[in-house]
Amino acid sequence: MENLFENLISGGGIFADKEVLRATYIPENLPHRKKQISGLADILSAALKGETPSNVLIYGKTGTGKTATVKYVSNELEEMSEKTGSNCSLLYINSEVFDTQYRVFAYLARVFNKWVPMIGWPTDMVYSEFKKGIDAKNRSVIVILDEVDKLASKGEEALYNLSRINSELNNARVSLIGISNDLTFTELLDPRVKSSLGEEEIIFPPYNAEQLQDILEERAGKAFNDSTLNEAVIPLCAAFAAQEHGDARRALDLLRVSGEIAERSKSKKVCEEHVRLASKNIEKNRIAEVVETLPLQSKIVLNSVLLLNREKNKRRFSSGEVYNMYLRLCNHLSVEALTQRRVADLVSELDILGLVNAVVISRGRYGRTKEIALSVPEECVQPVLLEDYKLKAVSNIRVRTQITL
DNA sequence: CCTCCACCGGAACGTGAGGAGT
DNA sequence: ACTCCTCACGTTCCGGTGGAGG
Repeated sequence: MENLFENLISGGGIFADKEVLRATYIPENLPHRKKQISGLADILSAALKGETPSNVLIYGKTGTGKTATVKYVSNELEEMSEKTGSNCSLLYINSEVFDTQYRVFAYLARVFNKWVPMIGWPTDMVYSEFKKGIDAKNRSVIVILDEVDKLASKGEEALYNLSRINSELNNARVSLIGISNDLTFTELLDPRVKSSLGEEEIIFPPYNAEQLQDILEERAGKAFNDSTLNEAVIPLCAAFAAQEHGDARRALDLLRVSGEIAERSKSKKVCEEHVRLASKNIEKNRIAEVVETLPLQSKIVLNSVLLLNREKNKRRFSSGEVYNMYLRLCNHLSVEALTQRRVADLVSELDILGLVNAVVISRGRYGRTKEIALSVPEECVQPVLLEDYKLKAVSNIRVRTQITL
């Protein structure tokens, strides 16, 4: 009896190693990041000489290679540190996970063999445990704070304490690398933290289409089997992603999904049409995800626009119309309705998310209003909205109103 | 040119959840 | 374990407004 998965793993033969296309993969060659790599290495090399490296702030939008670059440089540094015997280690902390002062220090203390419960202790006690732990030996520690902007709001204290910790240590040396994709986040910071954290700054600009092409080619060589890629595929992926702010992660996703689609359709090669399909697919998923994570009230507002869209034979609606429909939906759902003022704000949020399009216009005698229209295909939104058990009940509303109209 | 519609959008305030401080 | 503080979410109140119709 043939194994169920036999066909599935042998089938296609387009990919040699799909993992290479994942964002978590760290390539040994990062095209177009020579300057940033050597800049960072230059700063961190102080640690190998037993000095304290400057703190570094790294800026760049998503998919510009920040994390990959930092991880690459850390690996190299640790390797060198082992060779030369300088006691130098790097700690990677994702600030989205460890998002309060307590969590950061509790985690750090644990790394240095100090047992601390994840909740319950006073924060300063955890902090001093961490200090004791780290100061036990003569060493350099470089703490990498990925997505520091997340810490800036809830855990600014953590940043402040970390940045001045060196003055309280006798043996160990600590430096910080902050990675942020928000270019303006230092403006929210305490000036003392700002100046200390940003001793050095490295900027990661978005990639343009040519650079994305190089990156894709670099990885495609390993990820795909020979001659399974149509010539136009990589340039097309690069072009699509370049339109979307030069995000390399997007470009890699697009290439991977294109390959998967080609494989599933039993094609021997990845062609342009697969890329186009993949692009649509990814976009649809993106919208679905955004809609899914919307709070209930926003979903109801969005659903109101959706319902108006099919009942009337026009595409744009005044705030009044949307609000009335919204009230009816709330009534059917036994959900407490928000005020018109609040709904106006929700509409603006949906506008920013790109789900609806809202423009203020004046209709003279007939008042001044926002014209609201759905700006994504109905079929992307509707199935996701109906997944909400509460909104399921609303699908009946349509039938009823259609009869009465 | 003036009016007045139907809403816009700023400001001040209330409230509950949850982290920080003690 | 307790209170204090902050922040997101909502509400109330209200001054402001572009332009069709008189």
